[in-house]
Amino acid sequence: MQLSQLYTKLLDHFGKQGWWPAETRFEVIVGAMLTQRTNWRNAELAIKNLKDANMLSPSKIASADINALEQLIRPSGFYKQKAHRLKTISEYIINNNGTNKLKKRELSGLRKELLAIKGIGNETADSILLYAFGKPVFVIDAYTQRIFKRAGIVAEQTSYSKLQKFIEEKIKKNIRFYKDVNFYKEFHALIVLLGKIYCRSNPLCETCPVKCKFRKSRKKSLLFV
DNA sequence: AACCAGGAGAGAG
DNA sequence: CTCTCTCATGGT
Repeated sequence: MQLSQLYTKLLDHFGKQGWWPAETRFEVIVGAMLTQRTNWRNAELAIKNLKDANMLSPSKIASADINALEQLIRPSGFYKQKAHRLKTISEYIINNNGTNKLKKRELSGLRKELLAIKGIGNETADSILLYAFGKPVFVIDAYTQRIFKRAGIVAEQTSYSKLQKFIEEKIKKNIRFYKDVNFYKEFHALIVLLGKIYCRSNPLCETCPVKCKFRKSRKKSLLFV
């Protein structure tokens, strides 16, 4: 299956997602951090607590009492590390004169700086770049790896950066609107949606709208294929 | 490279 | 109610 076919199929089936309805860039960044190794529902609970406590700004978090911050974000799990990481990121944003200034920065330099922050790995960095700063990057996650492999877009799973490079090259060659950030946003959102609904168990896999070549697989669990 | 860092929710009993 | 399973990334 071609990359563009997959996108078309997903878009036809699910429609536009309009992902990450956050009120501010900072909220997107906080969400990206808090959803690490936790489902979005729990991350949302933590964000709501921060909002209700009027704490959802870099300066508030940077100056917050660490124990209070921990309690607010507790629903997202790993709250001690995450509280510390939120402070680190908030300080980084403050030192760089805010998220609007950061948005103006060039992609690869900004990406390197984000990755240098403890608590930001590839996926979180790219989620922030795409959804908070509107940079055209293709976010890779576990669903992406799995779906692309099953759809035959890639042969085997590789490292994050190799797969990303491969996909981004393909996009530039084959997708007409590759400069449109919304394409990257929508594609990733659609992949996650598909993964959540259809790629978790065998019965569901068989009813998947993307009729990939592993559709009729008889394995007990396809979760880690 | 294998392992560890919680908490929430759902399902079984 | 308690036990067990699922969810899902980054640092070491």
